[in-house]
Amino acid sequence: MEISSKYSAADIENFWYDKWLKNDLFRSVPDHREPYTIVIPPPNVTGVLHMGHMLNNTIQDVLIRRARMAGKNACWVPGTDHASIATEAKVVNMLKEKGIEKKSLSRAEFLAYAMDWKEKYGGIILEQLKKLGCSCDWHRTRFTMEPLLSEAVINVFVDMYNKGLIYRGSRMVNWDPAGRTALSDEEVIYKEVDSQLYYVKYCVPDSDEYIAVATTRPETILGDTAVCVNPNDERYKKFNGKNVIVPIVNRVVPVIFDEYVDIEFGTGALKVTPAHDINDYNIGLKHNLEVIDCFEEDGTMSKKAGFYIGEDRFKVRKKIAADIDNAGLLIKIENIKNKVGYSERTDVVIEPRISKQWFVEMKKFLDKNPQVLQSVLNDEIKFYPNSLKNTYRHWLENIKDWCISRQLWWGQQIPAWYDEDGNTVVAKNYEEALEIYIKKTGKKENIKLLQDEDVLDTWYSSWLWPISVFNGFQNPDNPDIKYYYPTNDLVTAPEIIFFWVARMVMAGYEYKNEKPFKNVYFTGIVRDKLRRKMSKSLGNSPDPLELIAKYGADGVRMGMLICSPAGNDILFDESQVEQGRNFCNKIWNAYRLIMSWDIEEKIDDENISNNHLAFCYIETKINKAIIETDDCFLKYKLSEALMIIYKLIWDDFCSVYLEMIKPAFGKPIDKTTHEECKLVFSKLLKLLHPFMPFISEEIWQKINNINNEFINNTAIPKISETENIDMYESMELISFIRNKRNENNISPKVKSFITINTINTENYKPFEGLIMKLANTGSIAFNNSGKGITGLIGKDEIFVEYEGWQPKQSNNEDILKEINYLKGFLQSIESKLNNEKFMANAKPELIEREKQKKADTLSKIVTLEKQLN
RNA sequence: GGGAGCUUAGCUCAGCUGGUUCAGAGCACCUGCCUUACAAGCAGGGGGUCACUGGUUCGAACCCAGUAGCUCCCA
Repeated sequence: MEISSKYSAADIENFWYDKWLKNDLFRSVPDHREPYTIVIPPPNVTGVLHMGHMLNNTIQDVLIRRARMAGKNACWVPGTDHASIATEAKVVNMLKEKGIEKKSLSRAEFLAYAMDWKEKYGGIILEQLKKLGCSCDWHRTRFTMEPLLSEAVINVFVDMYNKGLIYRGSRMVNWDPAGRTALSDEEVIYKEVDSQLYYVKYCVPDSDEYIAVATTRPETILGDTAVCVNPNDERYKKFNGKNVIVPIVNRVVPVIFDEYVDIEFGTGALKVTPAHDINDYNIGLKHNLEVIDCFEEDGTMSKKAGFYIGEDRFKVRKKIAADIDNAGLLIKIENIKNKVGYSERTDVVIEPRISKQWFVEMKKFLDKNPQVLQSVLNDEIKFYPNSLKNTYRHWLENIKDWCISRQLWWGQQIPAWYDEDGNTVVAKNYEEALEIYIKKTGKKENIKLLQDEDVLDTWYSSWLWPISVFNGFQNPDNPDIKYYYPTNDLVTAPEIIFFWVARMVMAGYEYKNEKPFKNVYFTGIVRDKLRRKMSKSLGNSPDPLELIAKYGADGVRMGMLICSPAGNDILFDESQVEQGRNFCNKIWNAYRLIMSWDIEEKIDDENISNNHLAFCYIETKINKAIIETDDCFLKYKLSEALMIIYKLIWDDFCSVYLEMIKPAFGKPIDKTTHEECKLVFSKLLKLLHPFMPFISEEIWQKINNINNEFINNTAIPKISETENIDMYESMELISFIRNKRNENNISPKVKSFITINTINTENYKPFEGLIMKLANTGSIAFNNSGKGITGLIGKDEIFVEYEGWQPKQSNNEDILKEINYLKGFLQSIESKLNNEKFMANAKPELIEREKQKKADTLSKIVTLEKQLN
């Protein structure tokens, strides 16, 4: 049967993934073996695969497959998180298209729609991971809002409340007017933008005096309840005890004095809006100022604002500026750059807002769990790259309380109940809440308890993930949690270090008294060639599934990994994926070659012994690669390991070994050699398998006629005891002969004739047959007067002649150049040896080495000078 | 404003405790080849003042200080 010269990935990849699933290859249940566990950082249930996922999950799959082949019981737990803000936004939009307003629905009705939506469209990403080849245990797929996991979240909340680690308080929060919810500090992205600084007059009543105040947010003027200046500021001393009039609203407010105000900044006078700025809020508390909240939840002006009611804050910004100008109170407008907070989810400008929210008291939590920091600092939890330890420590040492309530419906509803007087009960459910309430208050009748409307932050679910996916909360002694926890590796992006990594460590110590994972591998961020982060909004990201269709999952995996050391951003370019595809093709053609040979039991002895030598040669190379890749995996240098395997296959196996054993056209190959060759190829495929699972499976199966076995269940190759072969000089000789051919335009078909003058004939003699084959050489003579092109390999003198070819001129010029270089080199050695301090300080071995170098160099120069004619 | 880190070939990056495995890899590039496994290929080749300046040292890509540029994180 004719095999195509082009590898086509799609059919093969689909075929094998199906087969793997049918054979339940990725299933893991506890047994006697050492466990190796990864929990997936759950992607957003509404999400679709993007380049970052591809990188991240490829790495996880490499680690898992490799662990499986190392004989461990490898378990990769997949799943998704419920992404409250993102999902709720999608569902609200979907409803809008149907003409349904969220407000018109009850909570239960809305959740029914949302759950329905999730069933239909959610979790697409998990199917996409299959296309990538991910070997997750799909039986274990979890979802952060499924009943068991939700129960865990609620229990943890109640527990933390009872331990005094959670409180409810009025605080300035980051308000997302599009999502209509509070966000945690981590969900706010600060961007530098062009803004205007408005200089506005605040006049003293019945006087010509005024204070100039600069603001970037003039719409908040409506909520001003004071103007504040520094008591040491001479310019404003005269305003002591006076009032000023807030423009537009004409509210009379006091001038207050506080050292907080920076004399140098702006006009040195600050308008104070306690409802809409955290610093102003604090000043307000101190000076007992009124708080006027002039915005609605959606960022429009509220009734309390008194003006522009119902209009959007940014429209009002322009309007109010104009109105102030008309009133003669606008001094000037200045263009400035400042940093403005945006919602990570909805990308609208965050509005600081006072509201009642639930918080985790982080300092207290960390005092209780000092291991959260210690375990990372002392490498009990290892970070790759190590440098992120600093970031981690810095964040923990400056930690702020974690706002965990969200004004949404999609998520776990906060298990807190309030009576009409605002008394709070926290319990797992209404019945328990009622019981506690009765006990606490002694009330028996007319009890009205209403549950908190809000839900918990999604991260408040995911921080429990490494425990909750194994049902470690409901049943702390179940076999799964005991076996799989703590997990081995967490693979995630550096931007998730606080959301995930730190908080998972916290949950681990609080609830298991044990770290959640041993190693954290931080991937880089996938960027385009211009170093811009790949994103939907920029439209600079290729569609991952199209890439897979075009280049194969193996090609894509290889392309992503080949240039992504831990923590380094990867600058993605399609040419890398092309390299991956080309590599597949190379392997495919090696397979074609091997399968095209006719096999004969017995062939002449000379070939057999040369072929066996070639076998030892490639085995030596493989042994070396095994040692190196083992080391790479220990250090999580995955791209380096892949590069070693890439070169091993392409250069050592294809370019050298296969050329060594390749029979002449139309001639058969002997059976032993063919068997050795398949053995070698199988080893290479096993080494490659974690990186490129599909093609390695396909070819391994084909060349070995496998039935119902899978390469991922075989053992990763170990060092073999084959005789070590060092062909360094011989390979150099082959290069030399080929090189001179190229320089002189001599066809590879022209035979070469070699003379070697050396005291180490054993560097060449055993390999004569191989040299003759690879360099098309007719004969090799030793220690004789030679002719032709001359050169050196180490200290050995080489002469090459080509059949029927006369050198046009001697290569004196090259030789002189070489002599010159060696003389310079000699000088540098001698200057060391003549240096008293060097001789006194350098290690003896080093001095010995230098002396040897000197002797070698001298001998090379002598040889070369003899060659001159 | 506070903190962390980076700067080595055209690009992406390796380079351990300072000393021939010390200037390296892959890609890109150049030259010659459609040599019956592979042009998604073969055989060769040329590219770097290791950001800059100074210091320590017998010796610096590596250690120290300063300068410049870049990136990230936090406020």
